[in-house]
Amino acid sequence: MAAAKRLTQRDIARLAGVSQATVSLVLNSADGNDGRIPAETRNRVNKVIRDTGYVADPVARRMVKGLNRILGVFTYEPAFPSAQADFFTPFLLGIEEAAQELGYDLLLLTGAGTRRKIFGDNVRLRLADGCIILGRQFDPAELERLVTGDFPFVAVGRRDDAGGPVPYVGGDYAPATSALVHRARDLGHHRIAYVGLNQGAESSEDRWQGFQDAIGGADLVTNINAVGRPAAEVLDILLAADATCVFFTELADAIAVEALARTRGLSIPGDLSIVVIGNHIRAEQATGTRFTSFAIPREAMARAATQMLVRRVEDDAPVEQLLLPCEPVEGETLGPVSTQTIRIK
Amino acid sequence: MAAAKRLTQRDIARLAGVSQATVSLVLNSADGNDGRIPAETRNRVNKVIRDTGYVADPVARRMVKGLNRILGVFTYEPAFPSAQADFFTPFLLGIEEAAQELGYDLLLLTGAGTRRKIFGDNVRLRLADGCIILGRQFDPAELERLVTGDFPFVAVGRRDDAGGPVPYVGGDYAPATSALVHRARDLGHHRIAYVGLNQGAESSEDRWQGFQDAIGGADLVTNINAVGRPAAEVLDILLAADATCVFFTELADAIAVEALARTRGLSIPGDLSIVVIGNHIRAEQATGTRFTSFAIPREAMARAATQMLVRRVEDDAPVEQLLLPCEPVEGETLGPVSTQTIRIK
DNA sequence: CCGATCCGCTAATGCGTATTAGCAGTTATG
DNA sequence: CATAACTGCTAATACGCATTAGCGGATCGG
Repeated sequence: MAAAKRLTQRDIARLAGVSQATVSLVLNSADGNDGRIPAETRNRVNKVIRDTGYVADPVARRMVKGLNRILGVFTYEPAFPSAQADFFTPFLLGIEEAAQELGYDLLLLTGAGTRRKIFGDNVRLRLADGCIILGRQFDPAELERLVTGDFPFVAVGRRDDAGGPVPYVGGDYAPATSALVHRARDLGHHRIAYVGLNQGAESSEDRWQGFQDAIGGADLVTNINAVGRPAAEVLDILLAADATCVFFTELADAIAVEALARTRGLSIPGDLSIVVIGNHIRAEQATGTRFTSFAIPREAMARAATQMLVRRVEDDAPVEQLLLPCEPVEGETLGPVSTQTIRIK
Repeated sequence: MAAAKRLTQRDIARLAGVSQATVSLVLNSADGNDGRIPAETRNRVNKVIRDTGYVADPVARRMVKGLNRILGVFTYEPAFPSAQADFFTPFLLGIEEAAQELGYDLLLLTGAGTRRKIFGDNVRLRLADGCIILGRQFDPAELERLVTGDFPFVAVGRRDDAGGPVPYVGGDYAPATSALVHRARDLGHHRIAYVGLNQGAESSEDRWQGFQDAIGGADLVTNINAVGRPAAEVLDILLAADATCVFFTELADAIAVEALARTRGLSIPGDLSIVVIGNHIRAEQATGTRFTSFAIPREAMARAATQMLVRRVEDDAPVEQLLLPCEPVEGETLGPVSTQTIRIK
């Protein structure tokens, strides 16, 4: 089993009694279109190929052709480790589906060690014809380099310009958030709180923007600009502010606060309405509570991004930017303001 | 943006006033080990490289080196689609972790259309240095071709010989199953049922083998050699056979039967003990019941398989076959035989 | 019967890199 | 002072394939 040397076209040629060029021609002229190679020879060569199980080395092929039918997938955070699994899985699902339909394979870039950078010493990325970039936070410098470079890529998630427009497919968070705010106001909520970052990642800014667009300034009673804070702290602040409805950007925060609120005897949404701005589908299943929210079409985003990337790779299509609508999720945590709510501070 | 021609070493060489070979030497001689290139020249070349942002084309690199630091991952079933996601995710997680540690990227083969075959017209697989094969069912012919071929691969899950020993990393289901049977017998169970396939895939056979090894022939009261049968049918058969304990190979079947049994007023494990032979970790979280079972170390299997594959790729290591132990999971569905059980048929 | 055309195939070349042999100039060695 | 050894670099080559130019023979047209 000592690494039997790989078969090459030269080997096939020798076995079939022809030249390497002929083998290549047989392989590449779609079944008699040229007519240059007569059926007899073609069959002889094909037989040898079948018998030996020869396949052309895609690397050498790529050397001369330029394309590989491989799409790179770069994630700033490791793709699978459990903490992130739920976040990335739907994206990968969509990418895989679309790639399969389009006849592409996927090159998953694992990132060298801890520091995940696209431009490292080993830019193995270039083996792919183009790449999809996933991740909440992008290194702006790298993004700019990508934008100004000639390597086709598409980001999943909206991105601000970085030395030029960034091709992306994102979720349209702002109007989806606005819709939820309107819904809350229609239900009588006038003391609304916001818990989550409102700057940094584009996705955070979009949510915040949509929130601001829809809410009257007087209605925002408190704004906890953080994620992952202890539920007790958050809940205390909300109660102190007399909020009747709270918007969370992070599902995890919402879950924690909701659980705590219930143990304290508050009813949801009777005493406090909760809205989550964007959901993880999986998480919904795990917890008992179905939060009022909007659905982020992760799979569709990934599919669209993949298709967009292929357009860029194959047709050198211009930069596109696409935001997919996020459908509202009814849920059971947003209700009308209770008029007889009595709170004991 | 009309595909600006890529920089090559020749371009760098011209800019730095040296030859292409010198550029390559600067890039590949680990920082002055050779001493052949003086610092002055080295710096000049490096400056040009930095200024231009040049990176070596990995394809050309691979042409000459032979290795790619890419591992293929072939799944007979599509890897991500939701039905399979829970099955494949832990494997992918482990593979990704190990690959990252070892400095390899992952090539996910999407398989052409519905028929997933390793040897198709387009065996882009060869781009990888080796590959990992996932899936419950293998095409024996393809497996044999892999075994007799020269392309390094490792299967996840034990495989019978196919024209030679198959390198694999599997879960050691037989002894783990035996242990559970012994545990059931120690608790007084002498009327045990088995629900699940006992042939076909190796994993099924191993479970069945372990079951048979540990059980006295007289104790197996019924054997439903099927999966996915309606819970009512299965439960009726179990009750008719007076089983006090039932082993399921499929968690889904166990869940269905357990739920039905409870609605019929049976207590688990009071009236009927349930054992699941091998668990999906995720599924455990989703359902309320924690089944007595053993843990399949999917992630560890995938890691080990990846490491084994790299050994084969880099050191041309001989075929190894490795079975990882499956730790028992206590759960709450296996209890002592109730002596006062009264059953009304 | 000779030039033109076509057929079936092959030699040669290039893709971008790594690597080896080796050249010219300099320094050390006997 | 001649030879050897070393230094700093370059020309040449190979990797496996796709592609082009073109060669020898056969067929055709006139």
